[in-house]
Order: sequence, then structure tokens, then C-alpha cells
Amino acid sequence: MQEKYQPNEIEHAAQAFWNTTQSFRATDDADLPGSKPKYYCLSMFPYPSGKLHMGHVRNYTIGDVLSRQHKMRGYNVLQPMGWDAFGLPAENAAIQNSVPPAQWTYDNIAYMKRQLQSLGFAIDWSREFATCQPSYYKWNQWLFLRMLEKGIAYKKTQVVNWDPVDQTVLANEQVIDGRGWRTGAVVEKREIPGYYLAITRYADALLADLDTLPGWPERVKTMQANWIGKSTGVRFAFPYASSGATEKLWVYTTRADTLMGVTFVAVAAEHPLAMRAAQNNPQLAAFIEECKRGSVMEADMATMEKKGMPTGLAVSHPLTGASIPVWVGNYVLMGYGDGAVMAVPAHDERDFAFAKKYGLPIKPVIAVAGETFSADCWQEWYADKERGRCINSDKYDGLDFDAAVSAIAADLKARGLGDTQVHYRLRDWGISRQRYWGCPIPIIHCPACGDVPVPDDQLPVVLPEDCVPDGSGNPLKKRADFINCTCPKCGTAATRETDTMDTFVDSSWYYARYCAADNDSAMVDARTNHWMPVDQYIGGIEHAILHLLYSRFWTKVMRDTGLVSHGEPFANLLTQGMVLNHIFSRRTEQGGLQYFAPDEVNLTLDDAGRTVGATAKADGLAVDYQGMGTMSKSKRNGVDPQSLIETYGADTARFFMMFAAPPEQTLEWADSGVEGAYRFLKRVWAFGHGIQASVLARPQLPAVLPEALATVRREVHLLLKQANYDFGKHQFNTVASAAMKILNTLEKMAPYAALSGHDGVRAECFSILLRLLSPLTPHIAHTLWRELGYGEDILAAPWPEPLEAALVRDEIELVLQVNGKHRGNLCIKVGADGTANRTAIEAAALASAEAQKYMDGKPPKKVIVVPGRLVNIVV
RNA sequence: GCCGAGAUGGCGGAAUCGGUAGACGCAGCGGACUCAAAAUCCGCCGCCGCAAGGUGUGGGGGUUCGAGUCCCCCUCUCGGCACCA
Repeated sequence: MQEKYQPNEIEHAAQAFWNTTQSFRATDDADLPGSKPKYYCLSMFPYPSGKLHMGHVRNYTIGDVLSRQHKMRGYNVLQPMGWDAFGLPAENAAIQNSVPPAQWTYDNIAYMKRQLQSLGFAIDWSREFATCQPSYYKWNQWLFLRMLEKGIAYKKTQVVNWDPVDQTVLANEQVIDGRGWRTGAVVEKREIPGYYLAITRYADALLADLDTLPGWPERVKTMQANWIGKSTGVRFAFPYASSGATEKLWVYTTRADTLMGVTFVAVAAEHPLAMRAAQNNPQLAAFIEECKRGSVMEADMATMEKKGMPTGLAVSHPLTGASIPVWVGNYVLMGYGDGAVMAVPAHDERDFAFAKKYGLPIKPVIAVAGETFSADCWQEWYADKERGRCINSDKYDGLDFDAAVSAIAADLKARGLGDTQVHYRLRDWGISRQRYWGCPIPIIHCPACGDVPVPDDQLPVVLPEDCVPDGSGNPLKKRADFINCTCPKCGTAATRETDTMDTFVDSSWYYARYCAADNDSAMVDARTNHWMPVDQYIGGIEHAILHLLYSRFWTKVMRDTGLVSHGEPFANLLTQGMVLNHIFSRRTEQGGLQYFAPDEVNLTLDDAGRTVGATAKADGLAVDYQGMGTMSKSKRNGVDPQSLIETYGADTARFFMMFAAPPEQTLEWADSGVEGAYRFLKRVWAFGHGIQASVLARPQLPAVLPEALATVRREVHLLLKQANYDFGKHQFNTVASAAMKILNTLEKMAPYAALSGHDGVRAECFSILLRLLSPLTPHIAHTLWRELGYGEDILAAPWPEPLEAALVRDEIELVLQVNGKHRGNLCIKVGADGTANRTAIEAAALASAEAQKYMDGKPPKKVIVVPGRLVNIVV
């Protein structure tokens, strides 16, 4: 055994051992007698962006800690890994370096795989795949065809960002302040056809089944429920006359109780009524054109200035028959509901602002006792559903929210103008992308037969891997060998669909594929039902809604297609906090953003030491400081763990990452503290080296330990108890603290070297420390376990549990308070049951010198005793 | 703007059910070892104060014998907002 801690040496040896013994190969032995319970531990697979960053290290270390601990606790653990390999960054890299996305992606995978392996993760690599492999995405296509058959997949128009210069569709990320990131051209909205998946059909199930997921964080379930946004309201129509006939303008509202307060109706720019009005109104036509530009993003829609223009048309109030003017509003979306909203300025904040701006009437129809309505400024109570009662509403006057809604809905229904309706905020999932590097949508366009699905026996539709996108549209459009085909129905010449699927499709079922990754003839098989659902899923909180919701939806579709037996993919979810770093950028001449890595700039600090700006090291010119943000390749603020691993070893990197903060917490990156983690591991090694001979001699514990040794042993078992509790909470930073405290305790044993049982206590406690550390720092734990002769393989050792016998003590320390202030401590003898008599505690407390001093001769009014914790004397 | 989370010493963080605020570590300071440095080891370390003591968990208010923890209001930071993944 080396005297000095040599991380690189022992880490290579330990990894070679795990390789040789195939330690992390998960066996599909569900039905064998005596088989272990399964534990499917999954970390979200990475996008192969080039290098790992600290967010990856954090994510995968958390998963590895849980995997290794469960393995030691006797589970059959599956921890697979793969690659979310399709996506935009590969195309961006191609534009920059003229390298085909496929080659770039596979190179990145090779590099990142080596990095993952050097961190010593307990991964079953035999199940690895990348989503850009035809053997994987074939099944995206196959299930898409099943969805098409069931009507879950369908085609309709979608609104996209269009760059008129590059003649290409832009992702939201590529639109900066309304302009294309490369061309600087003002981005237009454009309507094009695309495929949708009817996730709204599952809205109720996706909402209701959240209650079957006790292992999910409440905040994630709340976010999903709000995203689905189930509401019960009223869909009704404003009738109007049009060329002799009566037509209906439909709207949906959750505030039907305010219907008598409607003073205008707003419709989307694309609404037929708006289009009709614009035919002989050039001003309105121009405004509609203006609305059609602008952003498609919800955040922009919500923050932009609300504008409108009258159409000159009017509709009738469905109950009073009053004439209601119709406006076009830039904040009304054609894609939501019916593309029109009723406006009640008195009781909706947005309508209030709009009415004030354009001088529209405001009619209060809700009163709250003790409040006086004034149209001068908006008050929170105007929208209060709880306390409001109807006024100025004829027969509905005096009704509360529920009664008014019911009565009004009933009256609308009686007139054939509406009814109550359940509405969801959730929209269907548009999966068509006008991009090359993705899974081809298996459709053939035939001039005679229309859109024809590719027959199953012609799957997969393979994406050619040698294209190099240049930023001007999808290169598949130029590939005759891809596009040209024959119609499966009529055999005449036809063309292939060139749109590819949203990459969220790829990540919506990869966890199921790991269980049957080698199956060439089916998407999943019986092994999937054995391993699924995932017992512990770990990934960034940024995926709380989209990825997790799409995966839940996809799983339900797979279940309803008879492929799997479960309806929820992830039994337990741990949402890891983001690892943040500073973001620096500069505007380019074209109006795009150029990002600078933190090590490429010099910081400008204010008096308080906060970062307020920076200058680029390269040219000395100013760059903008954008604050802290998630580490990502596109923002160039990722920190590569490579140098950390090379300097200190994987164990230090892992330990430091776990020690830095609890997993769910956001973490601002700083590497100060890495040295401390390294120092600790060096001390662990040195201690192990120092006691090697003694432990190899297998020292025994005497029946009765001297008090000093019993105390050491009790402290270590108490720390272990705490650490096991923290493991259960996934609070690995305090597990790391406990390990440090155990070593501190053991290092203070030196004065007791001559006492009987010293070596035995030390050997027992050090074996606890090694096993506790094993999930966090597996290499050093593995090596010392063998060197000290504890066993062949620490992974096969039982997980340590505190011994009750070691925890017993005969006195406890209580905090003494006078009037709630800490004034001293009390030592009280306890009985065999570990508790002390209450009257004895009170007597001892009142008699203590500290109590006498601070009671100042006054009689005690009350004495509060919190068992095992404190005594508070109130005077 | 909407939805969700967070804020504790110079820094990362701890405090399990409302019960000793600052565990553990980093940085810093002092000392030992050394020709010297590194490494290592020992000690100190929230703020004000000579001390007694007071004060202190983003800000303001409240409940309680007792609040970092519960309630109300506010500020700031982070995540998401449907084509980044």
C-alpha cells in the first residue's frame, strides 16, 4: 500500500476491477428464485454538446450515489446511460465549421463517454444508445404511425418564426429582440402545416395521475397542474347578422358572472371577423399585418404593449341584446380557444387597462361589501370571486359567483347560445420541425393519394448522415435521393416529408428502451415491464414541465397501444438545482449575441464587490454582464470538469460536488473548497495507511469498553445514524459532513491507544466510514477496503447501520433558558429508558446558578420542559 | 406579465416536529515543523463592545414562553412559459 494518496493510480485500478468483474451489468433475472428487488436509477441523458460541465457532474454523481448505495443495500440496480443526440446545436456547429452534424455528434459522444467513465460512474454501458441511431428512431416513427391510426397524431397549421433573408424557420432561441440571430432581419410569423400529437386528450389523466406520484416534489406537480390549467367555465356566443343570416361569435370565459359587464369583444388578428372587416378598411388591414409580425412566445405576448383597433362591427349581447363593439386585439391568440374574448373592463385587469387606453366604457357588475368602485385605478378586489356579489345585472343581482355562473349558463343554454365547458390551458404538442438533424417524419406525399404513411416494413426512414446545413433551410430539401420515392398506395412517383420530429419525442421514451435496447424486432418487450417504472429519476428542475409531461403522455399512449403495463414512467423524481455561472455577451453588428466564457473576460466590480460589467481580454472592449445563468454550451459559461479530475481525481470532484450544496438547491459555481475535499481524502488515506497493520490483525472488541472509547464509538454511531437519515432525504452534503466528522473523531483517539479495545473500536469505526463514503468516493473506499483486509469488494459489503447498544448513554444535556434566552446548560442523569423525570429536571433547572442569576429573585410563572432538549423558565 | 422555487458570517452551507443560530468545509489570522517554501499539524474566527453584555437568519409587520422555521406585505435572485435541451 502506497503511503501517499495517488488518486489517478487507484482510480484506474478500481475502474479496471469494476470492468473485469462486470460489476454494473444489470441482470434481467426477475423471475429467478431469491432474486434481489430491482432498483432502476436513471439520470436524464445528456445532449452531446462537446464536453461535460459541472451540471452533468452534479446530476450523474447524485444518480451514482443512489445507485451504489442501493447496490450495497441489496438491490439489483440498473443505471444506464445514452445520448439525446438530435438537436439544433449540431446544426449550428455545422454552419460554423462545415462538419456534418452526425460526425460532430459522434465525436462529442466519444469524448463525453470517456469523461463519464473517468468519473467512475456505476453505469451499465451494455445498454447504451444514441437517439440519432436508426435502430432507435425507427420506433419513434413506428409509434407515430400508430398514433396516426388512432387519430392522436394529426395535421394542422402552426405558427413559426420566419427569417425572410435566410428563408428559414427559426427556433425561439434564435430570435433576439424580434430579429434573426444571423441575419438581423425582422422575424415574421408564418403559418405552415405540421403534425400535432393530441396530448389534450390525456389532459384529465395527466392531471389526475399526479395524485398517484407521492415520490414527486410538490413544486413539480403544482407546476404541471398549473400548466395543464383545467378550468370550468362557459363557452357562449355573441350573435350577429351577416349578409342576412345570423352568425355566432364564440368565446370562452371563467367569469360568466360578469357577463352583464361586457362592454366590448376582442378578437385575434387572424379571426375571420377581423379579416372581413379589414377588406374595406386599410387602416385595420395595416394593424392586422402589424399584429401578425411580432413574437410567437408567450412571455413576449404577456409583456408587450396591449394594442387594439375597432373593426366597426358589432355583435349582440347574448342576454340583453345590447350592441357590443368588436375590436381586434394584439394580445388575443387565434390558437387559444376560439380566438376571441369577451372584455369586462370593470373586473379584469387587462381589459381595464385596455378600456382606459382607448376610452371604452367600464361597467361595474360586481360589488364587495365595504368597497367603493372607482374607474380611476385598478383595485385587487375588482376581480374577487370569493367576496363579490352581482349588481347592475337585473335578475342576477345579489347572486354570488357560483350562483351567478350557474344561472347565466342556464339562461345561455336555454337560448341555444352556450353551455358550461371544461377548458384546458394545455395545447396539443406540435412535433414538426423544419430541420435536418432529427428523426424523419414517416410520411410520403403523393400527388394522387395525398399524405400517405410509410408502411411499417419500410421503416426506418433513414436520415442521410452526410448533410451539412448552411443556415438557409433544411438541406434534406436538396437531397433527391432522400426525397424521391414511390407512393406505397399507388406506386407512382412521390416525395418524402422533409420535416423531422421535435427532439422531445426522442427523450419521451428512452428510459423504456434501455430495458430492451438490443431488441431489433420490437420497441420494448417484457423486460421493460420488469424494470419500469423508473424507481428514481434525477434531472434538472428546468425539465419540470415539458420533458416530464411529454414523457408521461408518451407512456400513457404506449400503455394504450398495449406496449407496456404501467401508466406513469417515473415513480420517484429528484429535481436537481441548476449549476449557475456568470454570463457575458456582446451585440454583434447583425444584432445577434456573441457570448464570452468567464475566463475570457476581466470583471468590473462595484464598491460592494459585485460584478457589474466586464471587458474582453482579447480586445479590452466592454462586454455586457447578463447575471448568473444555467451552464450551457450556447451561452459559453460551462465549466469543464476535466482539469479538476486531472489535478485532484474523480473522487475529489464527486465529493466536492456533493458537499457543495443539497441536490435540489441552485448552485452558483465556485471551485474554492475543492482543496478542502482533496485534503479530506488525503487524510482518509493517511489514516487508513496508518492503521493498516492493526486492522489486518483483526482486533476484537471487549465486552465492556472503557468510558473514553465507548464515547468515541457512540459519537461515530450517532454520526452514522444522522448520515443514514440524511441519505434518506437525499441530503448528500450533510452525509459528506458526517464522514468528515467521523474522521475528526477517529483522529482524536490517539490518547486512548493503550486502552483495551482501542484497536477494535478504531477498526469498526473506520469500516463504517469507508462504507459511508463508498457511494460518494467509490475509488478510495474500494481501495482502502481491500488494502485493510475488510473484504474483496466493498460493493458486496452490507450497508452500515448504527448499533443501539453503542448509542446508550446515562446522562443528557439540556439547554437552560430564562424568558426564552439561552443562559446555560444542564446535565441530567437518565434512566434505562433514556428519559429523565420532569420534576427532577424542573428542580435542577430552578436550583442552577444561571437560573438564580437571571430570575433575579422573581418567582417562576411557568416552567416549560421540552423532553431531551431544553428547559425554559418564564418569570 | 403569469406559474414555481430561493435569500442564514468574507464564501459554500448546517439547524429532522416552533426549542442552544452558524455544524462541516473554504478563505483569513496566530503558532509549530522547515535553511526556506510546499505539504502537514495545533489554535482563533458572525457583528458591536475593553468587558459585562447587547445584537443577529433579504426588508417591514404579526402569532408565541420561544420564530431561520408559522401568518401577512415588500424587495431581489434563479427555473419554466410550448421550436435550446
